[in-house]
Amino acid sequence: MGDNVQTNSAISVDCVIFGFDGVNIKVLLVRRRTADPLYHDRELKLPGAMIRENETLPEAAARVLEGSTGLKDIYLKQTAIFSDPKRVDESELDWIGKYHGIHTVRVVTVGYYALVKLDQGMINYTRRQGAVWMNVDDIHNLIMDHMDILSDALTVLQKDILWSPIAFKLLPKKFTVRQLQNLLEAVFGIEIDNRNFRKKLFASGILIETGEMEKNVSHKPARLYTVNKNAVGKKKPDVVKIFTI
Amino acid sequence: MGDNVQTNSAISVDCVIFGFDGVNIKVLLVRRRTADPLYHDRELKLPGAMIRENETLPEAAARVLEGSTGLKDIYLKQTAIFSDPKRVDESELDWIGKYHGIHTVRVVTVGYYALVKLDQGMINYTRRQGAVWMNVDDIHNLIMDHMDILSDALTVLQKDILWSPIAFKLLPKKFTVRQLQNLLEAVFGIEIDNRNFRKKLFASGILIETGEMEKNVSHKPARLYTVNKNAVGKKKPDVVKIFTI
DNA sequence: ACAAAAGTGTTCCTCTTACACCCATGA
DNA sequence: TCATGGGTGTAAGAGGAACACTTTTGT
Repeated sequence: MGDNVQTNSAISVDCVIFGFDGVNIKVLLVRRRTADPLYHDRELKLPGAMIRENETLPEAAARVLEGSTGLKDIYLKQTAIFSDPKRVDESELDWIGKYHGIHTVRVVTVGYYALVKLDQGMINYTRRQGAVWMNVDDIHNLIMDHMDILSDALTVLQKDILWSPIAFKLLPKKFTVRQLQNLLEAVFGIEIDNRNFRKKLFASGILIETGEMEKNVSHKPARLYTVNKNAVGKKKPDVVKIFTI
Repeated sequence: MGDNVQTNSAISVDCVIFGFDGVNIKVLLVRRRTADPLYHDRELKLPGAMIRENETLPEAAARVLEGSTGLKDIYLKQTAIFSDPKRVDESELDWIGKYHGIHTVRVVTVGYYALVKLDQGMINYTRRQGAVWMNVDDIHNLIMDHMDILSDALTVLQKDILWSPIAFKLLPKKFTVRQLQNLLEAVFGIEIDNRNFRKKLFASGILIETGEMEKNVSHKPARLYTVNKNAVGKKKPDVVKIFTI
């Protein structure tokens, strides 16, 4: 023992930032930046960063998130670690060496996912950063193993979303039942019976009527609701199902 | 960017190896070994190791598992990463420096859990290694943050065990319905109605009768079953519930 | 004979599912 | 007035929960 031990791993975090536009699940992607503008341009990736000294991984992920979206105190969940010694190939290490100024034979990355409210302010902010919100179904090519990190995050989101009240983090503060239904349909790629969904949803006590209605829609306006955080808190999170679909 | 980046993290894996003795869930613990026998003796920890160059994390975890139990090809699942820069304090780093011969300001560890069949051969093997199987409920003090790693692994096991057929990895090849029930009761700390449990279990088609019976028990001998791997494989794992309790 | 665990059915009730029409609004 | 999505109830079936006695073995 004591031999052969790896001590110069670099550790990074990569964030899968999910948003919901009312119909589709979107993911925030950035283009790889480089010191040499002729080198490796145009390639899409997940926002990420190397961890700093005296920084925990959640802190690093929060830093990435704030850099991409301007938001603090956002829900962030670790998904998995990607540790294949070959996950970053020679040319990638070369890029990392040039861009980050560090030399390492290996980069281990930790995946996180975040859920953000995709309002107009957010879209404007991220556009100014040069980042893009893409439909999750339309993303096919990302650098390195970022597709794996994305797929993994989506799988974890599917597991989580029925068991803790995180769905509401993707919706505006006041939302309609249909928005929530569309969200779950998008996450799982299924259709949900609207009448049965409403029945179970209202029975669960998780929604509070605001008394307000949608405005400027060319159909019967829907009621707006907020989350009843008490209803959720009293049941043990992650043990009791929040939604039944 | 490029500043302040941590490049000399050491990465380790720590394995929570679960076994089941028919009544209780057990975890394999080892004592901290040290170059200086007067220094830091007697302290219990999870089996773990630093990762080596050109080794993935799952490979490192498999190596730890083989070292502790002699087993290869065992189910291993990543739980979480523990990255607090302070998780390993000065005296711990000192010990790591002495024992592993490496110097680092930080050790990030990745938790894994494994499920093994706790037969007499296994107990003998681990005893020869100086390792101990403790009831999970009786474990209160482990070094560093190993209690956190253990708690986390148990939580993940609870989430997994109803949704994929991993429970059978803790049981002998041929087992009784009661053993399976005891296992689930132990994992969740609940009581299960035996008649209802049998009804659902047999309806699921997951068990195959071997035609054999228990022997040398001072009561009506129970039938022995094996797993019907086909019944499981056809449903999507992790999407369909394996057990309902 | 006795102790100890195996094995077995029924009833009640809750939850899930399938399904179709009228309503309120903006254009 | 038309197009669009909002909002509502019922009936049939499946699945979950509660519950007690007989059987088989070793001692």
